[in-house]
Amino acid sequence: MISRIKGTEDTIEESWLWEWIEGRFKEVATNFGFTQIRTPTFEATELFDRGVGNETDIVQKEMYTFEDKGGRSITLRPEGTAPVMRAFIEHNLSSKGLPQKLFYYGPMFRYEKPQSGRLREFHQFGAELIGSALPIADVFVISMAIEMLNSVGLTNFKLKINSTGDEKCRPEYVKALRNYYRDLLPKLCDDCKVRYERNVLRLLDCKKDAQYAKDAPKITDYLCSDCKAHFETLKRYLDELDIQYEVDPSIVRGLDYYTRTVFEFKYPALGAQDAIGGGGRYDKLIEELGGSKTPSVGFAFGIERIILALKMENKVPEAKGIDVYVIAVEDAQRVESLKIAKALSKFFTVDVDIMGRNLKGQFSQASKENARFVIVIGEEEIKEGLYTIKNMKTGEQKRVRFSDIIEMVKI
RNA sequence: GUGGCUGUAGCUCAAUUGGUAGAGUGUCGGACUGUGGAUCCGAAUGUUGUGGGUUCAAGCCCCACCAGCCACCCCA
Repeated sequence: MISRIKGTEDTIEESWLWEWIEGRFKEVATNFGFTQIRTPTFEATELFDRGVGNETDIVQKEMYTFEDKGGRSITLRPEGTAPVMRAFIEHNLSSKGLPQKLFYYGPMFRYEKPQSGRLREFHQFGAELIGSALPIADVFVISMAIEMLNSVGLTNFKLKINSTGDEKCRPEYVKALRNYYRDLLPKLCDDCKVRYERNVLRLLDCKKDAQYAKDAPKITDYLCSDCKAHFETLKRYLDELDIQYEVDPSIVRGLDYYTRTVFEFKYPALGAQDAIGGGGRYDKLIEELGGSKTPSVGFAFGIERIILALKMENKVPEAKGIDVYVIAVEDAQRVESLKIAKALSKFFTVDVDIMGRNLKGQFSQASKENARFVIVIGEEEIKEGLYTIKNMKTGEQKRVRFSDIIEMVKI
């Protein structure tokens, strides 16, 4: 037997749930004026090297990279923002006016050790608001994200925010952090010794050395006046919109392109993989990829984790059954039942037996498919030109004309 | 990538100190030749994750691999 690749999933009985979530998210995004962008699932490796950042874990150890037959280095996209910005630049979308509001949906790939809520192929729904440097843009995007979560019934999530500064103040902060950790270096875990060299910010969210992070210098004390003003305004707007949040200095996010605002939606009940979504501002990404300076902000949700959270909250809606099941009493009425089913399929979801089951078997099947109504077609029905319709919930049943069937099922 | 736990029917799980697999549920059929979800009866289904090894004998012990889960790492 050939089985699926480690860290991937087949979605069979739950396809409807996926479609439902995608539908709700698309609806909210569309109502907020976003339109969909579809980019390839693979890109030139260089895009992520430069976009996501060479020193990040994603680029260092998680990318699905291979050489194609033309000798090009290809990478299965590990995230959605860099590809969207590539497309934004490539199609000169800024010429169409700013802001550009784009959402995307699709599979992402990261070579990691799988766990529940962490797959090698997973799905993200993301949105990018391109062109505004104002804190109001951050709040716009955050409130849309919250609307999305609410639209599928999720409420027990926490919004955590932080500011990572910009190219002016972050180096100052990094310097201060280095100073602080220099003397502690021998006491730190091996990973942190590497982080000290590569990316000091990451020291802050190490779980083993959390004791030292407590007294470490805080980024918020080192923000330059512009970044500080941005952060303060953001918080004030959130307050005014009654959006609950928590400032969490340990949120630095694993992608290099973030500047100023970063945020995460946490769902603590999920355990170690508790981020159901995250995002932030990336004011320098577009110019780093060769475009002109265009400040932007965006976020992405992980669909698998949203589904886990929904299940945990018991918020998964009931799967809908079919509207009508058409039953033939005897073989002689099978063609007629198919004709009726075909006619009804123009209006409703409908099924008919093709397994040669007897009457009872067909009724069982109708129950199993959660049919709201059953149409019974036997010798008598054909003789009278009236069809028996049974409401499967109430058990009520009567003989009606075809046009009445449509009226009854419609309700 | 590191460490720990696990792997038996479609699903959830049994199987004394090693003695070549069983229940519930689901599926199918019948009780019930024009009526489902209830009840009763019956039937089918496994190379015990894969491959080696130890043993007279392995679901059980040992090794390797594969997969899942948990933690780390990191994130969605």
